Amino acid sequence: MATATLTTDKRQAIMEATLDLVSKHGFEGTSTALIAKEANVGMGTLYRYFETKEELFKEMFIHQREKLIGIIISGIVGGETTIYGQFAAIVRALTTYYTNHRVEFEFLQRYSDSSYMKESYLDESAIILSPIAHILSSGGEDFRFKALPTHIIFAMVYGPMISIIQLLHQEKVTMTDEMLESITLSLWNSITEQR
Amino acid sequence: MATATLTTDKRQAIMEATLDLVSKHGFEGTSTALIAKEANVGMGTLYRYFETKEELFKEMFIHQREKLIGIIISGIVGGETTIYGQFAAIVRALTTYYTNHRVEFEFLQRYSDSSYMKESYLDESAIILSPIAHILSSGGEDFRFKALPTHIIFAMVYGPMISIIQLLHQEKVTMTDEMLESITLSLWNSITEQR
DNA sequence: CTTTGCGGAGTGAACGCTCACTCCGTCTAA
DNA sequence: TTAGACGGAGTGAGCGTTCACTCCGCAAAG
Repeated sequence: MATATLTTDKRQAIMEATLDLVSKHGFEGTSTALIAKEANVGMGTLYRYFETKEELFKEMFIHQREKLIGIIISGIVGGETTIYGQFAAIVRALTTYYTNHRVEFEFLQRYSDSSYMKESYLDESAIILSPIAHILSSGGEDFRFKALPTHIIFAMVYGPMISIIQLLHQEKVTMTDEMLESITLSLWNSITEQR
Repeated sequence: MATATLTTDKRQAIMEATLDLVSKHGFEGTSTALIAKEANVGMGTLYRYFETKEELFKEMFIHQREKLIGIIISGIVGGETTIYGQFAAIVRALTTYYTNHRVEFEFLQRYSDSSYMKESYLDESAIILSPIAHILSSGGEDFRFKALPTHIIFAMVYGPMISIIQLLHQEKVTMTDEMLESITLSLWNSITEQR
């Protein structure tokens, strides 16, 4: 029997339960007792792995944000050779991932808009922007990026994506390949101009 | 001495305190005791005007959303004669208003992503969409709207605006007239195509 | 004009409850 | 045997909400 990572198992069980419950009941409705119960773990164990409830949420947030950044980077270093190809790959990957991982998406959104989010240690956009900034600096082929601050360029892609993923979760719309292609092109056109 | 609206004063003081405190400390960090204190009102008075804390938040939300819809409608029925003119007026009005009314903006955002938000009685987009849908249905001049669901069209304008207003609040960027014009045109181009 | 009675807005200490967090006994593996 | 992982009842603080009471302006009575 594999006992090597028993310690990690409990920790992971707690994190999985947290993700699930926060998505369902929000931060307010999720008590530590409930998390412990859902994770089949005692209260004491929870506080063995996480100093406070807030710390647990913070670690979850950082973990989820790293996944997000990983997806963006995968899109960049994937097979695509053109900048637009990489851009489309990122849009597609994020849409697919967060459509199928609603709890992860909702956790990120909830945390970002909650009072837990301290501006000091979490310069969200700066961290996510670093791979993006790399793209923006690379010389284009037959286009150039609009003369707008990097933050704005990012917001003009990330903003609509968040809204659209929320629509998908609410089942207000269903996404087809053609729609996604059309949206991707629209977003691309909104941040670039033809040379 | 004007004593006509004394009753409303207390109610308004409570709502103003709520807006302020929720923006500062979030829903979780805002206790009814704190609200009452900030509004210079007894605990009992709060419960004379609002059935529960949740009800107070809900009324605040509905009130703020009505303001939002009012701004959109003002943009439509304002002096602008072209569809693009109306579109630009709405974008400008919303940006200006929420840049200068951070607490209102943050309250709306927080509430929308919180567990207070019941999908049942608050079909947010449906209500906000009604004035927008009117624009979309009107025949264009030298353009037509992209063949995408109304919800998506809306999300592609509203999404980036939210993100950009957040950037302005965080003082990551400062908005100039030229930037706003450029952004407005970009958003317009992302939802329309030339005929 | 003055006194008395009354309705209801306003109050805040008190209540019951839930919460995050602690502490110590138990169990397990070496 | 023993160290430390683990469980969960216990704890006190803080929460939303209540309710018995005060206070004030006005109207009717004298």
